[in-house]
Amino acid sequence: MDKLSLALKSKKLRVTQAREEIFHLLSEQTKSMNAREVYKNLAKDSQTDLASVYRNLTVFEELGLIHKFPNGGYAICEHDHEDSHKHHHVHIINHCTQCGGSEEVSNHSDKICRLVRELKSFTSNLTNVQEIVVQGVCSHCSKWQ
Amino acid sequence: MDKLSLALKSKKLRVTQAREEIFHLLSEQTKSMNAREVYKNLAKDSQTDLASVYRNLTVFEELGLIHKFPNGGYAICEHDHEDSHKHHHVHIINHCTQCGGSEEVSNHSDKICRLVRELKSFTSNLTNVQEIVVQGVCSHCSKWQ
DNA sequence: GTGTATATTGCGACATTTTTGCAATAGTGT
DNA sequence: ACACTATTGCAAAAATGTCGCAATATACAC
Repeated sequence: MDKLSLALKSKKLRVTQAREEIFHLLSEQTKSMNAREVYKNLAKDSQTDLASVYRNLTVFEELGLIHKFPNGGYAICEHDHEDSHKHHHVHIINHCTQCGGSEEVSNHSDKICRLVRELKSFTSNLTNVQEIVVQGVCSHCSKWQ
Repeated sequence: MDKLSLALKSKKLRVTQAREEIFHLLSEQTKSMNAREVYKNLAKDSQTDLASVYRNLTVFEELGLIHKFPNGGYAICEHDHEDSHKHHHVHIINHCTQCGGSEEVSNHSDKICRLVRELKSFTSNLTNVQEIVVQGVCSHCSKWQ
């Protein structure tokens, strides 16, 4: 039995097609997605409604299966690898100084871990690093420079 | 002349009542506020419209007077963003997950330099790191944990 | 001060995003 | 296969954010 089904059944919630679609979609992402992005990326023939996407993202979050970021994005929680470092799913968001857009910097988890340790060394109370926002030039704009 | 007036005049923008109200309100906050919160906390007899709050928060952000957080909150930037020294002054801002307040992490420039190099190693186009926003627990809240 | 140019405003209308009520549907355990 | 009810799609409503425009307020020159 997969992680989703286990978590749902443990709370007497049902394993539905909408939930499997949404969770599976999130599972194959490297970036976080907000509700609308999830909805738009469902299979063309999916019957799942946007309202159900919102409701189920909330359910998944309450189950601890996904994390909601301050910018409204959601991503699968991958606590499996390292229990001691359960907050290493850090998102690095680059706000482009050229076009004003923002994109997520691909998460090289080993490097991210080192970065977070570095950050934490600056202050004792920085306990939960979730998101790092930097300003640079996005990949699209850099192609035209 | 105060910081707001200076910044506005340097860009040939006008010092208006709405701008002074909004900036003054933000100045006395320890927490970040979003546009709606700013609007609701203006003086009861203020004529300032919500649309003007949105517009002026954007203006302030473009002037580098305030910072916009990924969750839509705004807070005064405590330290100057002098154009000539941008690359030397990286600000690390900690957005508290407990109280919503924000504080600047003290800048240990040698550590910051290492951190920026680390960040840049993630992507070739992250050329201009100005500000790093993280989420943690602020120094005030951590005293009561 | 007075006058002029125009950036800014409040207002209403519109667009977008998120939530909710409800009857129909689809999982679940027996 | 049945009954129970959590869940869904849909539509409507709330909440949030944006825009156009005529009226106004600000800055500046004289």
